[in-house]
Amino acid sequence: MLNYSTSEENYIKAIFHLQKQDGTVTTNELANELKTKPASVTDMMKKLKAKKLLNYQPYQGFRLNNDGTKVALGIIRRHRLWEYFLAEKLKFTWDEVHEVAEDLEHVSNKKLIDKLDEFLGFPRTDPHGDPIPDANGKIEISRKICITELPLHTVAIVSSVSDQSSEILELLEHKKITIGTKVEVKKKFDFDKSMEIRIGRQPVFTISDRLAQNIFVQSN
Amino acid sequence: MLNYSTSEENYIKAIFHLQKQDGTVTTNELANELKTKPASVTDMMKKLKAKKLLNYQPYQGFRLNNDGTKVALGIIRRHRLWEYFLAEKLKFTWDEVHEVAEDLEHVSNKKLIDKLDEFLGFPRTDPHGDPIPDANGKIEISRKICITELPLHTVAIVSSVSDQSSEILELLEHKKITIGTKVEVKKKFDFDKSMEIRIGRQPVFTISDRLAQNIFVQSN
DNA sequence: TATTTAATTTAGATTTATCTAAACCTATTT
DNA sequence: AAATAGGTTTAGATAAATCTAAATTAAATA
Repeated sequence: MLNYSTSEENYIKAIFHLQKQDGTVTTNELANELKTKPASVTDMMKKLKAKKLLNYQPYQGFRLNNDGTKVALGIIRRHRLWEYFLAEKLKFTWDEVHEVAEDLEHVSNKKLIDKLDEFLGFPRTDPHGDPIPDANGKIEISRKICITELPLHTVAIVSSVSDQSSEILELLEHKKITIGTKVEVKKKFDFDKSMEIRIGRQPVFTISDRLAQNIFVQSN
Repeated sequence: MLNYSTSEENYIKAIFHLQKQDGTVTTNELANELKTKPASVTDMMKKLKAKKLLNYQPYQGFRLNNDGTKVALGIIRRHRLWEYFLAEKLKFTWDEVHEVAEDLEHVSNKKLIDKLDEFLGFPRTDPHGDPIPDANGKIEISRKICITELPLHTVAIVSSVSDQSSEILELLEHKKITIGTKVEVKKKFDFDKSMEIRIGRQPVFTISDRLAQNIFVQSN
């Protein structure tokens, strides 16, 4: 497996996250995501195309090919394993792990990562509930849906939270909404889109639409 | 604390290791150590001087000042903590840790390193027996001497090994010479400078001068 | 279909870290 | 003191990653 620069890796990872399913990614989307300028994106797309990691025709957007996807999954594997390590072993809080993992993920020594994986007991998800690709790049396709889409009276498992600010963390901790706990929607109010939910064995309580938008569950 | 590029950090670390005690470091020494060219060294020295990390007058060699030394100790702290982590937790062998730590050491998040230190139980030396600076940059001055300098019949502790090749590792493992074990020199032969030593509770045996040159002990 | 707008690409410049080759110092030797 | 040999620095180039500003293209609108 070849090595890629930190910058190339950041582009590859961002494309992976943006392209989702069938769509292609545009120059502006990517520039926005990476806080850089469209011209810089075009330059890098030429480079990654030359390295045969993506499909790209000028003005037509781009999309990782098989090789590019493999590289992306390697980066994501490293990122999520480090996140797990930071939260589980070093006792970082949930909202702190992402930033540190952004740096650690670029240390790309296969043996290091595979041994880390083993040391951690081959965790299947990171602290935000996102699946960790295995050593071969296989990743579980998560059946995650937003809790706003969960039908009434259907039990599901809280699996991740999209926002990663410390503000949301504070609120989730206070309400004891943690990844892995069971949840059921008891009632939805059309007026403000708030909902009443039951988490674990707690009594039913209300959450705002704003919060609900950020909670994802595994319906199985 | 400011941040420095990977390249700057490598120069700072190399100067720290080369300058030892009173001496200054020369352009060629550093170029050789870093496998780069003298011209590149001069460029970087100007840069580090501008950043007030070292004393440097053209043609007169250079030496880290107080601030530069602090930066160097921070890098060495990170390096050695990661080495300890790799050996102790991920079960890397002795000769493998250095290379991986060379990459990890450049992730400079103070909280990460301090939490790693705590997780590891505040180890005082890395797997090669070299002391780990604490969070304030304090480092134990080790009374390490080469085993060739140890007087006869004086018990000391094997504290480090300078060569880090897998060849020496193989030999040391075979002879059961590990860091932390007691050692005593029983006899020295002038002819080939070989010596008879006792390690731990093993019977006395002979080691070559070549090997002895690489074994360091703490005489206390 | 021609025009306009917005997105995208190109051209040319900048910064960092590196290099080679030439110029320049320092110190030793004659 | 002059010559010379080595080490060191300068000058000028290159590659990677970025930027601004200008040119270009695609798509939407009139």
